[in-house]
Amino acid sequence: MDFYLKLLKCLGDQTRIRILRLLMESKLELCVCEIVDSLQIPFYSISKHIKELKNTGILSESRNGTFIMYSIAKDENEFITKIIELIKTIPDENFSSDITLLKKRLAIRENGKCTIGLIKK
Amino acid sequence: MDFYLKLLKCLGDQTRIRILRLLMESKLELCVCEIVDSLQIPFYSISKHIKELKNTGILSESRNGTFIMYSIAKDENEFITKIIELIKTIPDENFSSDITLLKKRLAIRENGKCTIGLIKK
DNA sequence: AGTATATTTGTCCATAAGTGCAAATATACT
DNA sequence: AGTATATTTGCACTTATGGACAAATATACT
Repeated sequence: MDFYLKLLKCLGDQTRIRILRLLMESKLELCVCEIVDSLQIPFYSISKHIKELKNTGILSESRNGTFIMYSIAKDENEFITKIIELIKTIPDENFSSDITLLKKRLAIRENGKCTIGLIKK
Repeated sequence: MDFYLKLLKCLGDQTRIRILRLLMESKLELCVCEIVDSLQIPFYSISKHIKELKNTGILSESRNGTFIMYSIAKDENEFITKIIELIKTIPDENFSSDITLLKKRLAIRENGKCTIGLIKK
């Protein structure tokens, strides 16, 4: 039950849902600073939430220099697949600001890669 | 986002998952004492968890004398439907004891109705 | 080696959430 | 009205969780 419960507990936080949904919508690997700028939440907070998500197996990680890129794990099991489906049914309007900021942020990429950290303020 | 988040938070507790799964498996309305005897968890604790579940709209309630019967709400919306699907994918083995005790407890019903309170101890 | 940047982690604090017990409520029955 | 039973609720206690800040780590570059 541990695996299932840890995952379900992870879903009970708005920031983590926003992170998951952002990764789902973008369909790209995103680095922490891109997520921070999209969600407008402190980097250390994003980092900790990502850590928890990662611990459940729902996220994949890869490194690009100092940038660590996260995405939804592709080798999902059935439970994780259904969680993704579940999160998809939350209406877009709850994430429209996040998506807008993500698009702005992604426009800064060079050759499809993140090359700059936080642009906030 | 409130509706979705409240529901997701509700899923992050083992007792609540067990209650939901028990109601899903039984396909019957169950009274609190039947749930208590199946899960072997104090009645006041079950009652409080049911209250939270009820607050999200995932449970229906009806009264039969002093017994209050709970079931999964049938007029589910898409989100709730997907939650049910999600919980179904958790392997049976995690709930086998609950189901066994429920069957024993349901055998005591008379004319399909609960007529006795807690039989524990 | 030293600096810069992206990210993680440790600690402290406030608040949320679950548990246990006792008391309160609601209904039925005599 | 008084009793019995099923369920809820209020309160005190403990533990889990998220937020803020500082410090630590990891990588790249010169």
